Amino acid sequence: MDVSTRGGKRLLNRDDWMRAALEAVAEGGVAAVAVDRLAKQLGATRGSFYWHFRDRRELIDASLEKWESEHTTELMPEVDAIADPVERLRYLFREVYEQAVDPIEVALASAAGEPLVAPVVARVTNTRLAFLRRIFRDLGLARREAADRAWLAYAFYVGHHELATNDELRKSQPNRLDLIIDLLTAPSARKEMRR
Amino acid sequence: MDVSTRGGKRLLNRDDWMRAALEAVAEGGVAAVAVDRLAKQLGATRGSFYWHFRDRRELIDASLEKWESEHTTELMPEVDAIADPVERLRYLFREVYEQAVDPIEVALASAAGEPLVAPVVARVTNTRLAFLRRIFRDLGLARREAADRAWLAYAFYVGHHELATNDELRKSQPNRLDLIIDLLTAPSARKEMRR
DNA sequence: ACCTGAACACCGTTCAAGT
DNA sequence: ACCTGAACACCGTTCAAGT
Repeated sequence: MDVSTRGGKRLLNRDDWMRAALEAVAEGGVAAVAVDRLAKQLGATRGSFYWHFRDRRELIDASLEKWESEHTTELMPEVDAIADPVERLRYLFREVYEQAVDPIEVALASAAGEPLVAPVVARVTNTRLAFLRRIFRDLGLARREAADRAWLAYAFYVGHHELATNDELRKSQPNRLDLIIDLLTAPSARKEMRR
Repeated sequence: MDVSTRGGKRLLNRDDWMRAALEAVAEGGVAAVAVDRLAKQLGATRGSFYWHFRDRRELIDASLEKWESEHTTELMPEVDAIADPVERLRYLFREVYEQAVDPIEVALASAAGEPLVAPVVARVTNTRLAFLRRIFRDLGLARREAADRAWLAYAFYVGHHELATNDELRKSQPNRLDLIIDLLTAPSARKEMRR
């Protein structure tokens, strides 16, 4: 944390650039991370940027990793304390369904295919899938069925937010979570229908 | 279809530019539509482009509308012929689940929030939601429940493809559709569980 | 050790001038 | 009617030179 100065101005460090980059991601997605704009914003030249980072790619890489470590394992312990698996799922979904979602998260999800973003998304997703599998295992489902439902649940979560970024479509969005929780946690449905 | 020439070279029209633009979208998303690159590709100058289109925005707009009218109502009549609503849903999901998806579709879905893309996505999605609602209505569900399940089904579809663009994650993807169809078409689950 | 300033390539947009 | 070529602003990247 060396906060040196020169000629009155505070010298910049990697963290300053990364914070500015994450702000840009939140506002306009990864594409909005422009070295030139950040430099102007921070009162420096582009040349200065290249002292701290090899290139734009490294800035984005480092920024997303920073975000990941700060945001991915955040509410996990809290949720883990809920014993009933259905309630645990309900809590999790209410959390992400009703509240405003982290704009960085949305930006990353909708750029999951880009080579810069893919590894971050993969790591975060795997953590969450493991968490969901635990829930369905605790519900008494077989390993494979639990894995499949976890995928279904997470795919729904991702798609839901993808669709919700579109103002027009948000109107069609159901406002009760119960149905979703019910369906996801239903006993093996096909068998149910046969009785 | 005026195919004029001058000095040996065929003159370009709007359609030539739009085709090139859609190719670019398929390969690298909307961001890859660069007037400069397209011009080089087509053997023309950037200046020429601005004879046919007001700006880059209009090119993308027109291209996506062209794609929409060609791809959105394509297999609807064919699917509509299937009488059993569960089978209709199964057919629809198998179609999009197993086969390689149109890369333009994927590119658009993952840019659903961008102002240029949003209206197209909204129109296509609304058409498909209506179609899904029909299926659940035919299954005997009430209007509201049918609407909610349609949203669930479509959100899953979008999220599934979002996740599948990530090579790492595709491994966790379940390879049987049955579970998903079963859950989506299950009779009201909460009640089932209570008996 | 950290930054500036100039340079170059790429891209969006405009416009006078050419055919 | 359709296109070229030059111009300008924006952005990524490099590098010699400054403090």
